[in-house]
Amino acid sequence: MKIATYNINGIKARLPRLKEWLEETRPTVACLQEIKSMDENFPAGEFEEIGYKAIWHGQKSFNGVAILVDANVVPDGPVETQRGLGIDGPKEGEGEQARYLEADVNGVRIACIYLPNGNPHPGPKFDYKLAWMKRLRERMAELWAQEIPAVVAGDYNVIPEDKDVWSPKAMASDALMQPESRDAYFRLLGDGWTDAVDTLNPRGGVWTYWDYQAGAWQRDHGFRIDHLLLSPELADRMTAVGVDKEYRGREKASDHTPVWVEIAG
DNA sequence: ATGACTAATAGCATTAGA
Repeated sequence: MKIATYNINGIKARLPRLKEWLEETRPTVACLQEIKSMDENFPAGEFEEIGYKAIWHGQKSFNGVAILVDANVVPDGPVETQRGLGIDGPKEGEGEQARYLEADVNGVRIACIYLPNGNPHPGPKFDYKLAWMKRLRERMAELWAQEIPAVVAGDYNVIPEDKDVWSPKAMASDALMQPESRDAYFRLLGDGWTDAVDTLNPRGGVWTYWDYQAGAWQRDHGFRIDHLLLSPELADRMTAVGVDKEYRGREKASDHTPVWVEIAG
């Protein structure tokens, strides 16, 4: 099975591009972030037409995650196991943001995450990012304890190492590569989770995001922040990874591009 | 250089993204 993650930056604005990608590459599972849509506006029918069943967790204007499953391969679609991590947003009284959705798909636990960006650093948004990462680690420990095949896929908003960014100097003050952000990410790897893309591309130089500004795409000024972390039960079955880079260059593209891992069996 | 783009919501700009 092929498991993909894609920060689409607005499901309404991206719908034609998104359907095009699904039909052309047919991922078994697609974890989407930044759908930026309320639940009642999620275009489930558009995906059913091309053979995908979906669950989604949206909110007004920002954030929002969804899991799509190829119904030709898995007729039941995604079976939801959890939504949210029980952590409130950084503003007083705003409640929880839509950043976490989890489901079972064909015997594999899929967690779709949209980790807080954390800019500006320092500040309450950065504190929120670190608190969210701490809570994520707790949830991943629960998944680990179940000893099930699991993948935690999404926009982590963390540049793990200097080899994962076009210019460490240009990004030095950004929340995405602060030592605290990186430490929190490497604690997950230290717990035993496998960074799929890094494992098969250890020399780095792989980007999943290019800013809209300053000709970043044309200059290949990108970085790697979209990750798939695999439990040992899945890491052993990993046969390939990829970045669908070409989609970043299309008309009305997201600023992220899809990333995927192929699992045997 | 704190800007350059893009999306969403409500403006006739602002917030957020990364």
